[in-house]
Amino acid sequence: MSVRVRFAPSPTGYLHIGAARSALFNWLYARKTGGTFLLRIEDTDFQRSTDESTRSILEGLKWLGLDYDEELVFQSANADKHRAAALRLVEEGKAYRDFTPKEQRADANVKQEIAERARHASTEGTDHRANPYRDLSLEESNRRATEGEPFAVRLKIAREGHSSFEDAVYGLQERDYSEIEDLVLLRSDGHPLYNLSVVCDDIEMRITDVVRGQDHLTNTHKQILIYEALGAAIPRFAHLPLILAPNKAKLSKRKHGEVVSLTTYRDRGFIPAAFRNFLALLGWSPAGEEKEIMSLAELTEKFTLEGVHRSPAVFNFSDADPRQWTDQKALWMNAEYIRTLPIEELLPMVRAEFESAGLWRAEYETSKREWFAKTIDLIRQRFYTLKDFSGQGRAYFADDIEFDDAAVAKNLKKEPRLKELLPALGQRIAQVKTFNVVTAEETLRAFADESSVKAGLLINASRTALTGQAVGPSMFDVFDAIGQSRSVARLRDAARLV
RNA sequence: GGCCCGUUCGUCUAGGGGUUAGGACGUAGCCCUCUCAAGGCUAAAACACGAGUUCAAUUCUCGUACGGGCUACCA
Repeated sequence: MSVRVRFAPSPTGYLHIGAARSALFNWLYARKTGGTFLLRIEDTDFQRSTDESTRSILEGLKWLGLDYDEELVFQSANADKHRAAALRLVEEGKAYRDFTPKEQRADANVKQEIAERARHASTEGTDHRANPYRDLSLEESNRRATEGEPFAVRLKIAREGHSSFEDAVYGLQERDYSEIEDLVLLRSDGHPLYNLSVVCDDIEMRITDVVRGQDHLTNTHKQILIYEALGAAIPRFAHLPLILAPNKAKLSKRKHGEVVSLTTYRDRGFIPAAFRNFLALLGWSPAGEEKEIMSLAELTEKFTLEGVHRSPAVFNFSDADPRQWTDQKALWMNAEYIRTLPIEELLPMVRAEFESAGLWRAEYETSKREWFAKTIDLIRQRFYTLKDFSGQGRAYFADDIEFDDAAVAKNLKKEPRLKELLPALGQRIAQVKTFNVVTAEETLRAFADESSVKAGLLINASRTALTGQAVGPSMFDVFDAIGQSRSVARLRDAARLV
């Protein structure tokens, strides 16, 4: 039977990078095995689900290049089927109506409550099967339900035995039934609960392999019990190690902010292939492979569930240091992609960046196309994100240069003679007949000799005069890229900064 | 509290009964050089701890510690 996997996010916020990685691994596994990759939006929590989140998830997957097969499924559309399944289990005696009035529970301190309740239970000794309605006759149960008494539906867990499954990543997993309480399938308001919905939908979508975060590992036993009650085939499971924050806690929106959102990476100038590559290597590594830069095709070819790790991975970043706003390796990988991508693939991304920065000009695709490609190719060597093209790279495409104070101090203000030398150099350059990398160098060096100054002085001063910065490509390439007339104008203008 | 999972340089990781414990990011230094990168070379940097098995344990087993997850009429 061919592999069918799914990515099933809940649309309660942006796409979390951990979720994005789950999607990626599912996708890779599907493509690797020639299987099918499905997408299901788990929007059953109508309080928190938003259309905007759904849109953001779809955009995120598209950005990462993860296309899904078949129709998108919205879990909320199947609520009736989930309800019917639960009621069917009641009829079959595999589940029962619990008429205990619903407890009020404040979401904020659930974890604490659970711990307290558990502590209590362990001192008194609990019986998960002690529910008084567990053995109510079906007739009585039906009668009370017909009379309109509210009830939740609970799955009847056997008193003896244990469940087990072989996780493709974590190995054999066993859990005694005594540790599992009769879990609620349907709320008293008729709303189907997560574990039921997931199982029903996975059955209906004919999912063969459930690949998801490790946070679901222990709940899997409950889901298996639901599969069994429903008489459905149990899929294979593979749980993925969690991605942790530097403080070793689960990465979360509330605590760690935008660094966990996939859209942040898009908005801050990441190349999809680079971020995808980075994500793939977080919690997975290809067998006997030292190369880390891998295309989607290579990742697909190398991907195996056996290569998935069991220990969690720390996503390393620092709130204190803006240069480390995200993992340094991700940043390095993005830079690597920026300088090695075929220029034709990079250009559209730069264009998008320029359009949003207001730097785009139509002639970059027509009369100045060649110049544009050459200039981008020149400056990309030392850039980390696409943002750098409109930031540090601005001087090549606009005339309102921003001068870096440190650069001005270092390259212009230190030598008073530059006040005369710069315009004079400009004058000299203006006279060059054929201005290019070679003649720019000849002119500058000759002028330096005549003026009895080191070429380096003029080179560095020119760099700041022309680009506003202290760092950049070889200066003669810069002259060539910026062109004769603009170079002359900027050299003259820079005298005021000396 | 109970159950489950994990632990190799700061981080991502390779490896696996005998290795100088390998690579990548980051850090430092050198080379190159008109600056900064890139590139090349080099350096510092790790098997959580304790027992057991064994001629030999970082690797296998068991404990301990630490970290994480789950435990809800949330998803």
